[in-house]
Amino acid sequence: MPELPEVETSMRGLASAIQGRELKRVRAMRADLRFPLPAGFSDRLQGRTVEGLERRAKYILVRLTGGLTWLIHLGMSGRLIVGKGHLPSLEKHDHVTIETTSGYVIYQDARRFGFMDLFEARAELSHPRLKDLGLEPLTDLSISSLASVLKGRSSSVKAALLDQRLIAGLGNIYVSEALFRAKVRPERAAGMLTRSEIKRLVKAIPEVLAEAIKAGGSSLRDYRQPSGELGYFKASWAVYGREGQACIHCRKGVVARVVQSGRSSFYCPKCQR
DNA sequence: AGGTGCGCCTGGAGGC
DNA sequence: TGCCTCCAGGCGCACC
Repeated sequence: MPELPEVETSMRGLASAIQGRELKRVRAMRADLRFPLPAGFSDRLQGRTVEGLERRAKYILVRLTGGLTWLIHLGMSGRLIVGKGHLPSLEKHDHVTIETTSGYVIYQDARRFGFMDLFEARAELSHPRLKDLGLEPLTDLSISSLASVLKGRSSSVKAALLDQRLIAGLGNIYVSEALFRAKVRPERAAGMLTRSEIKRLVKAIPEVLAEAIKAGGSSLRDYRQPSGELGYFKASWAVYGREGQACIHCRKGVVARVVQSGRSSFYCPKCQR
């Protein structure tokens, strides 16, 4: 599911439920998600207080007392659900539950591509999931930083923007949307973009992400904000999922779909060159 | 260094 | 109603 805007929205919702609170009771309904949960998962979380929450790329980092960090990745269908009062009866794909003195959090994940880990502060820089992450799109993007990661790449700009080692947080939807705004075709070679195209991407990427965050993300199938509310940015998609429809910008082009490494890219052949 | 395809899972949509 | 195939927001890996 979730790309940067959905992860950011999920992180904020999670923060509203657990920031500054003690994790009174933690339960895992199964021993694994995509990967096994770390040894002693529930016991290590239980009794700790949440000092802060951060998002890095598509990861949520929950900072806990005692120097422990709880890392959450939502995979394709992972959802955080928060509520006040007592934990409700669980549904089929509810895998992890957290209770505080005032409410609860449920981690639900039908496809179970999500995963969680726990690590101590000294292990953060070498954490296998974090150490190779690239530019943070909302804070690290500049013409020079983007130009530098794209430089010399013969792969498509679509593949490059999806490559979390170069720029971390974009997924299939927002890459298509950002390329549309920047008027760049997804098949273009990443290293051959002009300076003005890079400049347009540097503007388009944070812009589309910020708008999506403001709308609470994009609900396609599984995604909801932790409050249960949908994410409304889907209504603002210009090209994603609109194959065959007239381009909303030029009104003449017909949105095309190409498959790159098995994944769909959508673009307007008239607007994007 | 690039690409492609597959597997990990489940469920929804659409065809018959 | 059911069965079948295809597709899906991610990501790691084997292989060319």
